[in-house]
Amino acid sequence: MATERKAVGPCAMWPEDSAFIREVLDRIGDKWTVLVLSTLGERTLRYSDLMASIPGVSQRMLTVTLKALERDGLVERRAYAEVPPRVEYRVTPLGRSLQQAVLQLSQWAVENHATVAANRALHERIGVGRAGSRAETSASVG
Amino acid sequence: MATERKAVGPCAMWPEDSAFIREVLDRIGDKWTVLVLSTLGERTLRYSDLMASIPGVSQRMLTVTLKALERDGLVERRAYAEVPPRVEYRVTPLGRSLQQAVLQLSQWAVENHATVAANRALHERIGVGRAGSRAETSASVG
DNA sequence: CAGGATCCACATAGATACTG
DNA sequence: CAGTATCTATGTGGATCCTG
Repeated sequence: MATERKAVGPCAMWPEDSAFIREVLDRIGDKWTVLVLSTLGERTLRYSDLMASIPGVSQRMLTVTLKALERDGLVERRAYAEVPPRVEYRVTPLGRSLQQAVLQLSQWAVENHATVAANRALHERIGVGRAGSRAETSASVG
Repeated sequence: MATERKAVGPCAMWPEDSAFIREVLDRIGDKWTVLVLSTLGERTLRYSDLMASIPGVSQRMLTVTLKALERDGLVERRAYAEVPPRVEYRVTPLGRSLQQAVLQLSQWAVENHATVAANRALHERIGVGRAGSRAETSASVG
């Protein structure tokens, strides 16, 4: 391992934790989980509040997302036996730690989305495969 | 952060950057992007190396993922006009910054996957809806 | 008010076969 | 070797209707 970096092992960043990160991405990679988490923030909101605060979400998707979050202990659901019913949701400490982790990604997004967009535009203009003399490489900004 | 805030606005963590984070999650939330990124690490690998290093990936999925990564300037593709053909891939500086951001999530995954699994098991054992006296709340470890 | 149930549409992924 | 093309399967999300 000392000389050159070949070896073609499974990973360079993590040894075998790839499965864990896949699980997390499967959980938060869906359309609404992060949005619900961020909308909740540190507040306590009702189901109808979330519906109103998250544009485009359907009842089904909000319910599904909340149940998944609750199941994993990321969000706490508190139902009051009143009439009309009242159900409040808030992010648990565990969920808040996830919010923090996601925040890194969010910061990357804010900082680099313009660059990504520029690269995408470049590739559309150039076309993906222009041959050069011997080795062909696509241009990119960044 | 000083007093209290309700207001039920769009977000508590980010004001209107939710769209950016959604875009990033759409990009890396798929099945192979992060795996390719992590497999590449800081190395330069050929297509066949990646195929061999990423268990379960199909040619199509690897190609699709690599083209998307290249398009966004996260991975650089270098093709040599030789016979037999040789194509090498490496993560760009921009891509490496994304790797760093993803690493936060990876660390969260490693640290908390057991807790999440425990919560999940709890909910299966308890069942999701046991009513208490007045307010019903699900148990969770965290 | 806060969901549960059902049906449907679409995007994504996988298998397979073929090619420059 | 390094892809492309095509087809199919499955999961994910959305709309709608119904209920405690």
